[in-house]
Amino acid sequence: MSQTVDRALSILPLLAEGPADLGQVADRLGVHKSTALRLLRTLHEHGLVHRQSDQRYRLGARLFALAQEAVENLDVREIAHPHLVALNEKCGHTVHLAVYEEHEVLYIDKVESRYPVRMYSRIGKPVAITVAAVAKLLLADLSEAERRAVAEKLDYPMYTSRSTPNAPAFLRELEKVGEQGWATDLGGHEESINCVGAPVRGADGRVVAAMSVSAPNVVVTAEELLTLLPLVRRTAEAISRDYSGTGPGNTGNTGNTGNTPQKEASSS
Amino acid sequence: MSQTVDRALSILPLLAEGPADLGQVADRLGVHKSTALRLLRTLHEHGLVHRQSDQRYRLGARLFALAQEAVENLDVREIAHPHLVALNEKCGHTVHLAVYEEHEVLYIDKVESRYPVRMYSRIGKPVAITVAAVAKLLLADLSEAERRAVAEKLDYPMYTSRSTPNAPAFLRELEKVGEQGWATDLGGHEESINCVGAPVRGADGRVVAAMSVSAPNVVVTAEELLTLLPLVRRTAEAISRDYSGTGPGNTGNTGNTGNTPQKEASSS
DNA sequence: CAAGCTGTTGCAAAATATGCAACGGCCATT
DNA sequence: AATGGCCGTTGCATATTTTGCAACAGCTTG
Repeated sequence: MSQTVDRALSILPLLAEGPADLGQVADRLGVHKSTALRLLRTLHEHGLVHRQSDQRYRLGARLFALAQEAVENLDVREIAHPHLVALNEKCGHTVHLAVYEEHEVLYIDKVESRYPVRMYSRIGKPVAITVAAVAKLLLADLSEAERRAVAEKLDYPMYTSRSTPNAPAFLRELEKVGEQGWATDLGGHEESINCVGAPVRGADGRVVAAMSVSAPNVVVTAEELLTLLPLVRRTAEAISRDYSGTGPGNTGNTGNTGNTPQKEASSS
Repeated sequence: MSQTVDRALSILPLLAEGPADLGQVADRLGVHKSTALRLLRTLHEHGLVHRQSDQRYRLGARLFALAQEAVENLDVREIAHPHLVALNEKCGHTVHLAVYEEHEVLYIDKVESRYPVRMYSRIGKPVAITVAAVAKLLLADLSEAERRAVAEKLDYPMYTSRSTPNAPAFLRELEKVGEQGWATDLGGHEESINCVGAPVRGADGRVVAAMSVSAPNVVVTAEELLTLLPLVRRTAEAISRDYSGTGPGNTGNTGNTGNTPQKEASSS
C-alpha cells in the first residue's frame, strides 16, 4: 500500500539472513543505491538496523527489545505464566504456551524442564506447525474452511516416520483433536520427544492459546506422559477461567497505555 | 531521512506499549486517520503488526521471528555457545553472553542454571547497564570520551544499596574493570545475586562481547563464586581465540547469504 | 430510530522519494 | 609509489507517491 515503507520493511527479512552491504541490499530490492542508503538510514535511526565495524548492515538491537516488550504485554501470557510454573513444579517437565497468528503458530512462553535433558525451542520461534500438539489445538479451532485453506498451503516435512505426512491426514487429526479437546505429539517432531497439550479458551469458547508438556523418552515413556493429561487439562481450564474473567473474549490488555512499566528486571 | 518510513516505524514502539486502535495511532503520529491506516496496512502485510479480534492493532508475529533469526545468525553467539554450555556443565550456574550496541547492552545467549533457583533474564532483554558485570566489561572498552558521554546520559537506579550510585562512581568502576580485565556484580542488581564476568576479544583486541556466571547467595557465597574467576577468564579467552580465528576483527558471518538454513528445530 | 463513532475509499494537490551523475575515500593492483 | 576500480555518499530536477479531505458504510449507543 505504501511503496516506500514496503521497500524499507523488505530489508528486514533480507538482513535476517545475515549481514549485507549497501550494494547487496540495493540489488535485492531492485532500487538505486542511493535509495537503499536512505531507507537503511531511516531504519538505522529507529535502531532496527545496526551498522557493524565493516560497514555492513545487520538487524539492530531495538528489534529484540520490541519483540521482548510485545511478548511481555500479551495478556494471555501474563495470566498463564504462574499456572505454567505451577505445572512445571508438579511434573518437572518443559511447559510451553503458544498462540496462532497469521498462519503461524509460535511459542510465547516456556518453563524449562527440571531434568538435565532439555529440548531446543525458544520463545518467538515458529512452531513445527504440522506436528506440534499446540499447533493442532490452535488450528483445530478454526472454521473448517480456514483449516482446509491452511492445511493445503503447508509443507509436510517428515521430521520422523511419525510426522503428519500430508494435508488429509492433518485435517483428520485436527478434527479428532477438536472433538476430544486435547492433543499429543508422539515423536512426530523428534523421535524421542513426546508432548501432551490442551487448549486455553476465552469467554466465548474460542481457543486463544494452547499449552503443552513435553518430555523425552529417556525420562518418561509416552504412556507415563499421558497420565499427566488430566493435570494438563485442569491447568488449561484454570487459565481459561482466569483469562475469561479479565476481558470479555478479546485480547484487551490491562490498560497500561502510554507508559511502559518495568515490572521485572534482569541480571548479569 | 524518509518521512513515510519514519512515521511507519514510529508506530512500532507505540504498539509495544500495548494494543491501540486506528484513531490512537493517528493521533500520536500527528497524521490523518487515512494515512495511519495505510501505514498500518503496510506493516500488516509484512507481519510486523497484527490485527486482533477487536480490530485493534498490536505487534505481530514476524517481529519475533525476525529477532530470533537475527540473534541466531550472530556469529559471536554461534562460536561462544558450546563454550558457554561447557562452562555451565562445569559449574552448574547460569551463564550469560551479551553485546554492546547503540548505547545498550543486551543478552544474546543464556544457559540456564542447573539449580532449582533460577534468575529472571531473557535473551534480547536490555541489561541493567549500570550494575551488570557484562555491561561494565563492554563499556570499559570504549574510548574515554565515549564512556564519559554514555555514563552521563544514564540513569542510576538504586536497585539495591550496592548499586552504582552515579556517573563518577560508574566511570571509576569502568576504569578498574578495564585494567583488571574482569568484572563483578555483587548484589548490585538483586540483593541476593552475584556475578563474575570476563570479556571476549576480537583479533584486534577490542571487546566484542562479554560473558558472566551468575548465582544466588543461597547456592554459593560471593567468595565461592569468585573462585570460579580463573575458569571464567579461561573460557572467555578460549572464545576469543575461536572468534579471532574466523573473521579478522569484524563480525563477518559464515557466508550463508541468500538462503535461510534451518539448522535446528523446535518442538511442542 | 437516529445519532455518533470508527474504519474505509476515491481523488486532486502537493509534498516526497527516486534515479542520475559526480565526488571522495579506500583498498588492491600494476 | 601511482593508478585503477570499488563502495558509500551528496545535490538536484523530475515525477511518482503520499497526503489530507470529504463522503460513505458498518456498528454500537442513546
